[in-house]
Amino acid sequence: MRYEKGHREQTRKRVVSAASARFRAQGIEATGLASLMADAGLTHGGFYAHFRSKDDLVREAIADAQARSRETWAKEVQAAKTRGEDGLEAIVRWYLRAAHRDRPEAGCSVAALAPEVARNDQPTRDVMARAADDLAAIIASELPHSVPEQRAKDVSYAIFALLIGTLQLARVTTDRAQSESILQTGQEAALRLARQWS
Amino acid sequence: MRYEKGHREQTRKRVVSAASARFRAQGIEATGLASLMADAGLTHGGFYAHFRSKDDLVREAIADAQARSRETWAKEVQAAKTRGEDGLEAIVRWYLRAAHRDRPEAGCSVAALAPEVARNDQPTRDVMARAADDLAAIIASELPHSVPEQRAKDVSYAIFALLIGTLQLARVTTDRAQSESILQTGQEAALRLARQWS
DNA sequence: TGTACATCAGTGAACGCGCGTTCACTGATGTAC
DNA sequence: TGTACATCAGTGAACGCGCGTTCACTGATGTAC
Repeated sequence: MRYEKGHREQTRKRVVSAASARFRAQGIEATGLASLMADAGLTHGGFYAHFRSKDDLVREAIADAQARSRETWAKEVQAAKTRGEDGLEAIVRWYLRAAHRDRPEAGCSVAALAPEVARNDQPTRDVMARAADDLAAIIASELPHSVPEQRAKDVSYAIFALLIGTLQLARVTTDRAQSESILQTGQEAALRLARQWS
Repeated sequence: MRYEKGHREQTRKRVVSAASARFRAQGIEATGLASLMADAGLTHGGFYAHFRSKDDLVREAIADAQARSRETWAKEVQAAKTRGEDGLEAIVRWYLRAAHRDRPEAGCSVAALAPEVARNDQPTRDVMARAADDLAAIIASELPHSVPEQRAKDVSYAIFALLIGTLQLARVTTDRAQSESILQTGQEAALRLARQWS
């Protein structure tokens, strides 16, 4: 082979990773394939050797961002429990912190892209719906065991909705102090919702 | 004059109105000026007789959608109180209903455009931040008077964040039953948040 | 061991298209004389 | 009352540009003989 084994797969991963960052940072529509491929150190022509269309990449990129989010959430929960702290509180504080607000390219793709993806076709929406379901499931698993399963699922969706809405409002506001305050109150509200509903 | 008095202003309003609907339905970046002007019954060339740039129109369109939202919210509160019902509950149920989920073009511009606007320049973000502040103020005014002013403002932002997050998740999900359930639980959560925090 | 050929990830020119923006022009009507 | 001119909202061709997608080609290396 002209390239070492696994080279192709490695390149593909690089493109997906670059795409998932750029989509979250600038939006899907606003990100051109040429600049995306340049991010991965390639020229735009090679794109179709890896993906069938931009839409195909969009789905992969959202799924990829989601996989990383899930890992991070799990790690945060794990770390909190090791310290003898509450898993849900760790998620909420981690999610609604200034660094997450300021670096959308490395953050939650649901918060960054939900309205744009909602306008997309069913397969793409399904990928994001699964991502949301996934993260909600982690929240649900951190609610007290006394909460019935279906109820926990519903509640976890409400908490997740609060998280993404809060992050978005914090990102829109140009007033720094107000933005901090939004994050702060969002954390409180999410935890209250979890505790009260349990 | 070649056109009756007020004709120009009327045309301008028609364009702003068409823009605010299209932006909410398809996103700002995805909406071209030519198709926008066609919506208003004009050709694209005339655009710059009314606006300095697309960005200029974007700000006007968001502000326009906001003004309508505020009116609608106020009307819903008014109607509820006439019926002897709770103003906040009326807002929450009105906001998180299926018709709002299904008609983004006539709905809340914050829920439809927050992430995209967050990537925009400061003046545009400020217009939307003011819109959010406006709607949060209506929520705050419907919280019990026992809540201190600053606290009411913070809480109202959390409730508004829950509303936009819930609407977005309900719009992403392709599973109809799940979408209804998300709206339902979102209503409950918003009301619990308001009651508990008061 | 040396040569001819096959492989295929990546290149870069080209496609038709729609974008935001500019601008010389139109044409209906009001005003001046 | 009739004619010449001014006004200006709206027209439509044109601009340079970047978009997603296609495709003939390159060139480094593995395989066959």
